[in-house]
Amino acid sequence: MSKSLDLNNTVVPWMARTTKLVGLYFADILSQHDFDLTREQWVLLKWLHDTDGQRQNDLALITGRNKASLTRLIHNMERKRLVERKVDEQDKRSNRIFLTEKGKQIYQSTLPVVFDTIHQIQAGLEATDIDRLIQLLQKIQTNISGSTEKL
Amino acid sequence: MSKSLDLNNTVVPWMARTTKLVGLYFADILSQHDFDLTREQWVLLKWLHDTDGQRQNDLALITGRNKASLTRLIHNMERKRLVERKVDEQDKRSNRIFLTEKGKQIYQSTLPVVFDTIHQIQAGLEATDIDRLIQLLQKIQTNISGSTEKL
DNA sequence: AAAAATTAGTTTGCTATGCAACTAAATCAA
DNA sequence: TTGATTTAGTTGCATAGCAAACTAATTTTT
Repeated sequence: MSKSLDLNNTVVPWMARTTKLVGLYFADILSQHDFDLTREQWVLLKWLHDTDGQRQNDLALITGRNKASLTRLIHNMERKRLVERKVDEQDKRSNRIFLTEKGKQIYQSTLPVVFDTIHQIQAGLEATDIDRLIQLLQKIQTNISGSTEKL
Repeated sequence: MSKSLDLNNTVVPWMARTTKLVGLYFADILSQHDFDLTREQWVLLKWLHDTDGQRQNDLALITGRNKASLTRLIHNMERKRLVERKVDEQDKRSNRIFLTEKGKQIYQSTLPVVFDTIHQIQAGLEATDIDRLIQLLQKIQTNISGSTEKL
């Protein structure tokens, strides 16, 4: 049974390729509009816009990356004056991460472009298609979380 | 209209996160089974297994990566004696990439684990769900290709 | 209160990725 | 046939990723 599985008709490679294409496309859009931002930096801007002042560790968790990666991402964004680290006075091991004014402005200025891009990407998909797609992706995520027993 | 779009209920972040989780899970599986392979290396092994002896440039295209990335990926895999470069005598600018015996063996030995993993990931999804999911992903891909006009 | 264990963040080492500039080979033009 | 252009692959530079080792602060034990 396993031996007859055609890996190419499996969800994983399609997801991987689509995600990659979307990522390249988005990076392209950002640079075409002269936003000096990587995709990852944009995503972090968005998280901070939604929930500012998070601890670095929690940010790593919710953004789904290793804390070492986040250290450098924040470092690079701090150099660009997009975000600020502030030591938490309650627990001096923690940093709280905040958007700067510049960060807020830049994030806002990307939004029209981002909305357009999302619409382009989802063009021709009905709302029900999108819901279904998200459901299936969620199912896959729980399948994995179940296997890794991390949750 | 754009202003009311909730980015979090959009396909992109779900795809991105799911792909990331799948990637981490797969990397984990590989290392748990003591395969000295990165995900990317495994994927390239698979491509070569399916179509051995490709030119580097074509491999870059079909695997969806930059030719510089491929240069280095192949370099690392050559160090591990998984693949071999052979200059194409017809066109000495080109390298043909081949699996070594070791590469073939290792690829074969990963298959049972890979099949299992795929089954785990897709557990609870009907064949029709999987087809639907792939269709939607394809639609997204063509949306992007249409926008970039690269095809 | 002092010692041990845990937690937050950083640093180091390695892989992978993309872009841009470059070299060498092949093809096209004059 | 030689000069210009295109093509294949490599190299340099920068970002990002993870894991493991490490530092400093906090909490738990004893």
